[in-house]
Amino acid sequence: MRGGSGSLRIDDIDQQIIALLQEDARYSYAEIGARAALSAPAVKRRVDRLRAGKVIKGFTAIVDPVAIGWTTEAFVELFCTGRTSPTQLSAAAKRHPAVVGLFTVSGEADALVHLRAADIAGIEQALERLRAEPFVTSTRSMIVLSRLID
Amino acid sequence: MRGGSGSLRIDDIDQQIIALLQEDARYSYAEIGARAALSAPAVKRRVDRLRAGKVIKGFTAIVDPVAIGWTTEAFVELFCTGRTSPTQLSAAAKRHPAVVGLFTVSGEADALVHLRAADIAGIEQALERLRAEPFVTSTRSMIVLSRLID
DNA sequence: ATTGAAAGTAAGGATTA
DNA sequence: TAATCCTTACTTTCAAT
Repeated sequence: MRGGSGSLRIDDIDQQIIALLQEDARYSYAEIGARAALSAPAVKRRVDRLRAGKVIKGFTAIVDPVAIGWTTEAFVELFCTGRTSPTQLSAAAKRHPAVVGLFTVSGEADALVHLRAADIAGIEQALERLRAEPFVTSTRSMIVLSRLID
Repeated sequence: MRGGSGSLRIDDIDQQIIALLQEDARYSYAEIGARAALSAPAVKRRVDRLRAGKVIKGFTAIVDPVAIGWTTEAFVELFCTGRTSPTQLSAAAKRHPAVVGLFTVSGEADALVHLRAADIAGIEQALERLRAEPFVTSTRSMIVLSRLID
């Protein structure tokens, strides 16, 4: 696991810092320190270490997709030809901007794709392109009617 | 649409600010302003407005789940009794900490649940609890073998 | 002319490094 | 501890009435 995130020792204080940053990534180091009983510089050192160790991959804004025009999503089960590698899958997925999630799975299907688009037409287009991939033998789609939790 | 995010007008500069904050939620207002051709206070005002309008729901750290001990996930298709309301579904889901995503869907299943746990045992336990819900008639599980994109 | 929305400037107090 | 950043109040600009 060289260079990976598994090589880092994470203690309770790290856990606490991570939890706070997940709650609000814009908390100041001083504020985090106040809750974790640490000085601001000490918090920064730990956060830097967690980022360097890829435990924290970054910080992002949680945006309402509907508000910026991405109103439609779907989950698509992918059935693939005999030997389709994960590498092959993710390379294909990265060519399609509508793909926001991709997982290989156990069960009937080989992979599960999470799609997001401006409208049904966008989902349809992405689906057509996915089905055109040489390794895809068939698909089964679930259009998301409402997002209850995410 | 009172109070909702749909009532807010979002122009190109807002889009740019949102994109930058999605890229790194800890960019300073000054840095965002430099790229969006705005002063720092002007950026702050727009961000405050976007947050108040729920377009930006918050800021969070992107954490490697494996690094903090959440190594296993699954997607579970839920088949429910005749009239199961979304409200009922999400109320039930909130009782189960392993549920990280929940969607009502079109297709064979009524809902799709995204589970995350420390190990297979945790997934199994969450699944048992879900199946014990009175409105659940049956389930179909996909264990995630590898997360390629998310 | 006047109002309202939105941007810039400047200053202090807090945070970062 | 020095430099940077956040925040607030005040001023300016511009468009619409």
